[in-house]
Amino acid sequence: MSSSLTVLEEKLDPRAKRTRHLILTSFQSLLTEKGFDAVSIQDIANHAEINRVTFYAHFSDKYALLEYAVRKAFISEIEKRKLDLCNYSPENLRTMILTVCEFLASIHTKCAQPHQQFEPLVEGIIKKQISELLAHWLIKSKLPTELPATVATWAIYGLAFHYSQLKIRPTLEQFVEEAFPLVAVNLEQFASE
Amino acid sequence: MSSSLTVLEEKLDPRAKRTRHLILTSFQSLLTEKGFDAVSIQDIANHAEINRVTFYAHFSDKYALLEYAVRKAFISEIEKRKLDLCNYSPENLRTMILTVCEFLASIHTKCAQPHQQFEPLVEGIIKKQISELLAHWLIKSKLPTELPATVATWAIYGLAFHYSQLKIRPTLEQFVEEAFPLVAVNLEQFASE
DNA sequence: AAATATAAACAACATGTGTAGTTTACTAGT
DNA sequence: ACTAGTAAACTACACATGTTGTTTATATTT
Repeated sequence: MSSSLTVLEEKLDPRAKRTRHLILTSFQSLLTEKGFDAVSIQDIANHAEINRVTFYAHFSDKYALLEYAVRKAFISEIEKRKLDLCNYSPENLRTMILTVCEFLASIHTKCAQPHQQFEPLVEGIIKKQISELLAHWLIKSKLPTELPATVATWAIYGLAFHYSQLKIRPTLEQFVEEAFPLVAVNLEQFASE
Repeated sequence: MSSSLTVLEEKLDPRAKRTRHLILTSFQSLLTEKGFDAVSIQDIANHAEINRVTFYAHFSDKYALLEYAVRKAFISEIEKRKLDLCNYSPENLRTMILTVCEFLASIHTKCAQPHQQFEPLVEGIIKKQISELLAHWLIKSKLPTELPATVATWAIYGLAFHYSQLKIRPTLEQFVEEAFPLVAVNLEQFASE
């Protein structure tokens, strides 16, 4: 968890950096405007003012671009709160739940038309990050962590997703207050280590 | 939950029934052989010995077919164990966890190459069924059920998915013994109603 | 500044998906 | 048995995706 920069960003020629940035910002703009499903590679290329084929020098497909964009954004949120530099505690768990809720609510707002294949992909990306973070938090534990961490990962994501889909939302703080015990219950043993 | 037959299957002309059946069995066969991503609509049509365009009279796309196939199979498993005809109890919860584990393990075995876009779709389909079943089980409860049911849905699916991905698997019974308390802990209050 | 390396543009092409209209074959009703 | 309705085959087409090879433009090295 020490370095969030990917291979994608190391020692890049300035042209490639520029192009990648154009692709990313165009994608984000079109996502907001049209929704994931309606955005084509040609749309992205037009908006970024690059040749369509150039897209494939950077990303294998639209899904790879989504993964990159979402991961980058989420890791940024994790790092902003220093969640990657701490251990398990109820307070850190609460912050993580809150972060995921905020993130998903923001995605829900920003994406014009949630589509069948968009949300599951976002889920996969975020759950992987949550899972790695929990594994990191619990690394020193002498107790078996695998199943509790698995359940916690899915529960956190499930709750946050539920929150993001609510038509009438309670305040985030209120929601997290109710959600927290449902997750924390399976992680209690790790708080007293 | 009383009727699992969909609109798709009511008052169908025999030709359409035949064609649908051909599509479904061809799909299942190709899924096993090539994996979801590698199967094209033309492949399915060839295997089923129908015209490719005819496919679209029945399913909007490959994903719609997957949803139909997986839902049908899963509902069949639920009905086999009469899980749709009971209420919440720890024993029924245990059976549900076991059923989902078995189902996902079988999918994992049957599908030649799990692909990025396949598993998330399966997940969406199965979670929806779990969620509806839990809602049905807890319908008479006077306590708030929404968040505990949400967490339980995701936890059940998460555990079953985890089990299906294990390279070295414990026995299913053993796994369910360990998994059960992690799910049941949030549903205890409903068992004593 | 010139030479070399590399990213991006360009052109051409193959493949799969999805739509629309017409004709043929099968089913249901009389 | 005949008629009307409907499912499937057929044809043609548009569109998006992804690959390949060549040329042009930009960045780095000498």
